[in-house]
Amino acid sequence: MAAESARARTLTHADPARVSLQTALEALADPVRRSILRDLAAHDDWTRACGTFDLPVTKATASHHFAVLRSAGLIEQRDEGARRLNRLRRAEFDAAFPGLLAAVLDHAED
Amino acid sequence: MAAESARARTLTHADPARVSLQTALEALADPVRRSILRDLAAHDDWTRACGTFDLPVTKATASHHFAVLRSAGLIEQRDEGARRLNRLRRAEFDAAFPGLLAAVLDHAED
DNA sequence: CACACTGTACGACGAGGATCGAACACATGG
DNA sequence: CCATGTGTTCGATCCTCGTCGTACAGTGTG
Repeated sequence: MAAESARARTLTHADPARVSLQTALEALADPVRRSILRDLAAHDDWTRACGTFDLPVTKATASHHFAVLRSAGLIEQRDEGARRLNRLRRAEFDAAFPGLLAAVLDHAED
Repeated sequence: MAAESARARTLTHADPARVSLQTALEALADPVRRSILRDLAAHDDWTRACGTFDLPVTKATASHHFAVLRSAGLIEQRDEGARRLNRLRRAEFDAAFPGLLAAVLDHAED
């Protein structure tokens, strides 16, 4: 009987393979979201909770950005107690959009 | 003496090397603009005038999109009589954003 | 010159999205 | 149980951007 927590029900992940290029590019075209992705790329999977990112926005806005990244198939999230841990879906996203993530994350500026 | 035509004065090209990743991604995150780029990629340089593209927008809007692509260092334009010819700046843009253009243009859908 | 054609400039409009504050849900530790 | 910490949701606001119609500027042709 499942017993998914009410919390987890808000966690809808998009399959990167079914994400449109439009959605992917829109998700990547925001500096706050790119900073989240860079941060994730620089750390091990499941080691960064949403609140541990140093972002120039309130937590409400940050929550919005995490949702957008989830909908674009760029990140995966998992609840660990009161915290929500994150993982960059590098391999899956690369399979759907070869070279795109590397082109964005490997860029020096921005 | 120069004698640049008044027409050509409206042609300000951005150097791809000085374009920010933000600007590049914003330019790429529009379906009409991507369709222009795909069209250019499929034809020889300087063979396509602005009016020869089959776009789902009016010419005023199309003109705006060409200006955005120019500002992002993605295309180069040259006046040929009454027409304005276009060229995809593939090499220069690739040097500034390695892999980005390929990732976008080589994608099947969109 | 008059006319057609190509493309830009300008002003206006509407939709979408980034942002915030406040309220809420859940987990955890005293 | 109460307080604290984490994160989401909701409504409101603001502002950018895509879009259009119209007017305009050059070019070329009859």
